[in-house]
Amino acid sequence: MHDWLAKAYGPQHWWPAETAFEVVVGAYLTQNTAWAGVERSLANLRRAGGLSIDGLRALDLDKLRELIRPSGFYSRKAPALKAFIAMLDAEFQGSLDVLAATQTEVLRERLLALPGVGGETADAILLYALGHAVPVADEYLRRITERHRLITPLPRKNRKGYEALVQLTREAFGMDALADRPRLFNEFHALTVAVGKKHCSVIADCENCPLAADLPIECQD
DNA sequence: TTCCGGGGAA
DNA sequence: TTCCCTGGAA
Repeated sequence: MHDWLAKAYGPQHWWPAETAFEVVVGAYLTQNTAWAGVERSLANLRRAGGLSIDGLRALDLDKLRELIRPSGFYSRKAPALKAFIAMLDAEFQGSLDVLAATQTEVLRERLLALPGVGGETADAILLYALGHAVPVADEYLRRITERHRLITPLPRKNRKGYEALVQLTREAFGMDALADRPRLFNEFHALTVAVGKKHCSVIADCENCPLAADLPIECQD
């Protein structure tokens, strides 16, 4: 699937951001939110100097909430971002480099313990902001793999279902050979989002989908 | 299961 | 107007 998608869509250049911290902020803001809204919020933050660790720390909660309003769920995302900074200050010397030096599994559990961070956000931060080689799963991947009969239908929203998708991705790519290559997981998730937006939304649109050849026979007409 | 939510698209 | 978006938590 990765190869078909790569051939159809080309390099995705993820994650679009100037700094690692901007990736972290974007990962929070994009939760169940269209990227266009995230870009508005990021522009607001940039203008207010809030796209650096020191800058975001200096913003009071009400101001932060107002700045990220365009990307929705601001009453939850604003305190969640503050909690990330608080963790960084208290446990990692306020440094993303120190955070990134933490062992992957330990780091993942620490991120998951944060308010407003579930599996997808934790893995997006690990992969795209901190450079750890972990797969990122999401609702698109769940739909794609379910519709292509690569998984049995999973409970939609719980950790078990998410972990099953991550595990499926790991096995598909071959964990050992790729342990030192975040690049493939990076590209695959980006491609998943691309094909998901075009063809595998709530309503499946399989015509001209790069993955159409892999559809189960009963779905082809 | 339901809520959080603005904003773009249908 | 309604639907949906690179989810998470009560």
